Amino acid sequence: MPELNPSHSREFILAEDDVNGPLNLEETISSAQTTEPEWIRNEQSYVDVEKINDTYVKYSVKQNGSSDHFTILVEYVTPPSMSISQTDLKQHLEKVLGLGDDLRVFYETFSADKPLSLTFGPVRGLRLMRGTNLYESLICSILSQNNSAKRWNGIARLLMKQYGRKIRFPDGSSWFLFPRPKDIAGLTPRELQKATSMGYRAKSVITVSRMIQNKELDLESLVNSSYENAFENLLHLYGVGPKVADCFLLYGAGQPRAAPVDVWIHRIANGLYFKGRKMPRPAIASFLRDRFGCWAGYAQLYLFHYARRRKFGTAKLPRHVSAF
DNA sequence: TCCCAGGATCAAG
DNA sequence: CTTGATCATGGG
Repeated sequence: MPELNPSHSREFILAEDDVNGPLNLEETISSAQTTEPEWIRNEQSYVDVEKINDTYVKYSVKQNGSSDHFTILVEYVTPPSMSISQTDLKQHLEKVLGLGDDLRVFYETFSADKPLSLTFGPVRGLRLMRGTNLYESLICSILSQNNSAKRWNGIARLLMKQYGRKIRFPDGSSWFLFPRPKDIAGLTPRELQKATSMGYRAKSVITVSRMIQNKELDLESLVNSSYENAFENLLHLYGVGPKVADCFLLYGAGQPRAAPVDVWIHRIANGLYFKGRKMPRPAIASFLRDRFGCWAGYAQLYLFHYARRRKFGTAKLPRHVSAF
């Protein structure tokens, strides 16, 4: 990714020292959250392109300093015929990076909650990211099933390159947008598999795309109902089970009570809260919702990220993980 | 070669 | 209502 050319770009300071508590941009961006493809790393900053108010914006976000004393610097460009106000871009970034979530309250509320509070130090400043495109969030969640974060990200990038619209920016760079439902709806599973190597997930991706294209499925209205209702309706979609539904509801739809239970959370929660007994995944999910309420998504993120971080550190922890 | 990756589906018991 | 095989695919 080329640097943003200063002659075409603008910049501003997004935040300093406090955004409802600390912020660790690097942990946040590179924590494999299933909202959308991970931002592109460029030196010390992270680059992404989004459609905001019908304007394509390429932005680069950089954190100087520590999680508690910092400056967040934003540099951005739009195509020549477009423009966006700093206020709108700031609002967008605050949502996407979860800067509205008051981490001080989260840490304070569960400061005495033993296993969870152990993660507060190591992962301090980690925030829950939110997607801004429901279709993109749902597809990415589907791609993540039985897949590594690195690999589903690669598949998503291929999907963008093959079927997304190409946008050019005045700094000389270009970017492929995430495809729309109608860009995918006409493909056969075999075509999609060959182009992206997404494997058996192609059938699900195409099915969902066609349902949206045919107006059999309206994600906006689905999301605008209760958590329970939305969850139930999502399970009817082919290739969407409990974990994918919760990922979509948490990261895509911003339902903070959703707590996706993947293999990691399953193992961790069984070890931490059920003395090694293997509880079924739905039981873990409702346990997390009951225990952590509107912070369930955050609790899940912190437990997940802390345990994962340990795995990729010194010791490999196969099978029965004892990360705590 | 087998196992795993931020799982879901289907058939059998 | 539970359990186990199967599903594509790339990396360790």
